[in-house]
Order: sequence, then C-alpha cells, then structure tokens
Amino acid sequence: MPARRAQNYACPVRDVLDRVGDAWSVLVIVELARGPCRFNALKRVIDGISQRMLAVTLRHLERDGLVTRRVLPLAPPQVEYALTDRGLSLHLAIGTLNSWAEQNQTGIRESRAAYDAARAEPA
Amino acid sequence: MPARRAQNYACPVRDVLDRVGDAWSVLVIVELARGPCRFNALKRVIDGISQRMLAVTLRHLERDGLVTRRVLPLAPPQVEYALTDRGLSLHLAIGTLNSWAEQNQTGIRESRAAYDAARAEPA
DNA sequence: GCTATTTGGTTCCTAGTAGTAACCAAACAT
DNA sequence: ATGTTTGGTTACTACTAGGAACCAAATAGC
Repeated sequence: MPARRAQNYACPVRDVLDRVGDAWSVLVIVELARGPCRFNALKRVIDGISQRMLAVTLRHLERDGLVTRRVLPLAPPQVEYALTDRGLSLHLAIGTLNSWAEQNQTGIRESRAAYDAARAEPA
Repeated sequence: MPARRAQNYACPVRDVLDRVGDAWSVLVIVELARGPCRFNALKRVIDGISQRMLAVTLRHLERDGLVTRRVLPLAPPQVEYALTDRGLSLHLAIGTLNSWAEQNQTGIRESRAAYDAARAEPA
C-alpha cells in the first residue's frame, strides 16, 4: 500500500485526488454543477460511462457528502442527484485547475511532441 | 478505452488529472517546489516510493515540460531535477485544491462516517 | 394478456496497469 | 577485491477499474 504511506505524508491534496482523480468523478461533478440530474440522464450525457461506473462514482461522491441522492416516489422510481454546497465548492476549486489546463494544454502538447521526437531519432 | 471517449468530452481538467491524479506526481511536484533535488534525495524524502515509480513519474513530468532533468558530469553521475515555470504554476493551481482539501477534510471524514454508519445498521 | 421498454441498479469476470522486487553498471572508497 | 553510492531498467504480479450481462418493477404498446 504505497498510497497509504504517501498519506502519512500528511498531504491533503492526495485525499482529494484519490476521490476525484479517477476518470469519471470530475465529469459527473461538472455535469451536476449545471443542475440536478437523474441517473439515466447523467448516463446519456456523460458519453461512454457504463451503468456500473456511474453508480460507483455517484456512491463515492455521495459518501463524501458531495452529492445528494433523492428517490422520487414515482411509477418507475426516479432518482435525482444534485451537488451539495460542498460539491459546489469543489467544483469551483476544480475550476482553477481547469483554467490552468486550458492555458497550458497547448504548451504541454508541444512539450510532449518535442520529447517524443527526441527519443524517436537518437541519431 | 472509456477515458478516451471522456476526453472527446473536451474537458481539459481530465488531461491534468490523467497526469497528476496518480499517487506520486503531486508529491514529487510539491517536493520539487521547495527547490531542485537529485534522484535519490527525492527517493529518500518521498517515503514509500520505489525507484521505478519515481523514475516513471519523473519521466512523465519531464515529458510534459513540468520538470527538467540535468545530468551533472561528476564521478558517480548525479541527476538534478527541478520544476520548470510551468511546473511551478501547476504547483500554485494545486495549492488551490489543497486549500479546499484542508478546509473540507474534516467535513468529508464526518460524511463518510455517517454514510458508513447508516449502511452498517439497516435496522 | 403478452412483450417491450424505461427506471436504476448489481453481479461476474477479465484485461490492463500500477507497483514491487531484483538486476545492472560505472566509479570511488576502504 | 569487496562494498557503497550514483541512477536507473527489466521482469513479474496482484489489484482493481471497467465492460457485459443480468435483475426487477411498472407502465406502455399491440
């Protein structure tokens, strides 16, 4: 368990990234930031996610108090998910990271290309 | 490749998280933000990391232009790693996330405990 | 009445990869 | 000449992320 030892490191960011570093959490949060949404609606809009991964992701977010789950007493029972205040504040924090990403993605792509090119031709 | 499809989603954050969401990258960046550092020095200070993971992590960061690698022409050749300006700016962006984590880690722990307790006793 | 579809999941299994352990090679020290 | 430091690479494994398939209830369609 190397990640555990890393947490002895007392680095709070690691906690966040353990939750949000996976492929889907951010996508779900961003989508829910637009407003509450039902399970299958989320599944449709987050293209490529499987039912299982959406369910797992939502459970995690719910457990951390980032998302609420509300079952509507309807015929085919509908479940509405929404961001909590905490989830909303995380969305803002992610926004910062997003800005950085937008400003730097071109530069990063160039760096990668240069790096790869340098190894490709060790002439 | 679900993560790929997710990137069609045109979500720049995902790019960042793909690089920085792993267990070690943030730790390395935080450590290098204190100043340049050699390979084994990093290995010693980042408790629990293996040689391979440190090497892999540094390669990734170098490829993205976040870290420079400088070989010192000494007897047992020493390699000094340092953050680039881009790496430094990422460190700042991570700082935001870190603040959020510090402010919310208590609340999150409580949410988790409450959630787990609720499932434990489905009385 | 019988089938199909929508709701929101859960179970089972596999493929991929994160991570560990072991090996490598040069140079200096003892 | 054996050991230790430097900075890795290679070979292997165990875990888990994630896809495919299944489940169950109710309404809609025919």
